[in-house]
Amino acid sequence: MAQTPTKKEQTRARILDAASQSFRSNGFAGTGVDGIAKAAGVTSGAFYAHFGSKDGAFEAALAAGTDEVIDSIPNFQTEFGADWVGAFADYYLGEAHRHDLACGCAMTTLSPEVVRADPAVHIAYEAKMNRIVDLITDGLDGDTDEVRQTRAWAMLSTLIGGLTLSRAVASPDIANGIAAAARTAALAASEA
Amino acid sequence: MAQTPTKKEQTRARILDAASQSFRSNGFAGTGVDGIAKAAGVTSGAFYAHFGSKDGAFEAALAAGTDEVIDSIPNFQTEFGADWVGAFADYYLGEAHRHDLACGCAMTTLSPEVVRADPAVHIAYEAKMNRIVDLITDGLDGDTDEVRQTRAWAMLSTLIGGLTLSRAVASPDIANGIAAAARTAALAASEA
DNA sequence: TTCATAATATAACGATCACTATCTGATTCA
DNA sequence: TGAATCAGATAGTGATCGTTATATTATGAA
Repeated sequence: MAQTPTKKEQTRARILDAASQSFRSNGFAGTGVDGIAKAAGVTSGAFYAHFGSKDGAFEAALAAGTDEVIDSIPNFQTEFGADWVGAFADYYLGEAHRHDLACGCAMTTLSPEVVRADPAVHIAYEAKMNRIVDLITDGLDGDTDEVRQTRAWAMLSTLIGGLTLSRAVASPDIANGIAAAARTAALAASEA
Repeated sequence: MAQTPTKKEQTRARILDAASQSFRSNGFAGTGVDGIAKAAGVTSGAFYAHFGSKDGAFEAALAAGTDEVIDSIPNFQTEFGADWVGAFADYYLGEAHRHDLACGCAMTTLSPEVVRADPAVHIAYEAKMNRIVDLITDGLDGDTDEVRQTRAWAMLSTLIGGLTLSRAVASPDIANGIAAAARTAALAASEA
């Protein structure tokens, strides 16, 4: 099963993709349903048939975005071994990721939106973030699981904050400086 | 001069206050001009007489919000001396600040909005952030100014990311854990 | 008191918002 | 072939959006 996706599944995927990109780029309130539909090549009727509401699409986009992270972390860990945190930080704070808001990491772009969202969204977000932290924890050193989890949260905080700051400033030089500073600090946080 | 503020100045201050709170709580796109005016006890006519546009009010709110940080950092440094970073992190990641979005630090709430804003806003934001980093730099150890600035950016990244994450999760326990992890990492980043 | 001006209110503009009721066209199965 | 089902389109709802032109009120000088 789940071989070739049906036409309906393809349409849903296109809408979800467009929604994800717009929510990340423009935020929840800055995103319109018609805009999502148009970007997906459908009308709002199809949007509502698939997601029911704008909130519903946001929750789906949030789940999909965090799942991308969940999928990617083991890849970094297997590909780069003990140096995976450095490789991850390089990607996370790299120019390509900094300049690509629409397809960038959902943790950075959507977390501020989650802050404003319904309690149900907070709960769904927390579940995904716990999963992400557990995966990171598996790849860190540290005597106890608690210590490793603390390091994982610290590392994520630094990456997300650094990415946000570097995206907000105007000059590339300063953005590079912030990225480099956050990279070093994220690595240090992951090791102590 | 600048003794008792005139009525006009008081009105402007009330509108700016309402705008600042709404932009931080609801984001730029989630904020309406009429809502700002109503919260300030005026109508949209007064709003446009004072700020010209919604963008204009955002820029003013951003400037005012970052100025709050600029004013507060020297206070922390003189009041707490060598331990000022710890005190600042305590405040920044403390429960009170985490729960107060409307009056919380503009760096955390408005930076994601700046990312989406016009180039002019990026430039104004960068100028303010440079000032903030310079003030922090003055209160840090480190052989060269460049090292201290790097530490300042790293510390800010960790505080902002940690505050965002702790606000986005659902359970107070996890939020506390994130705050504690970010506090430790921010302190470490400020010292190395 | 009168007049000019500044500060704010009022009312409206077109555009867009999230959303829904209804319809069309294609597919599926009997 | 015919009926049923379903994906998606169409067209519209009232509400709210940012903004502006105009009207009204308050203020201060002469």
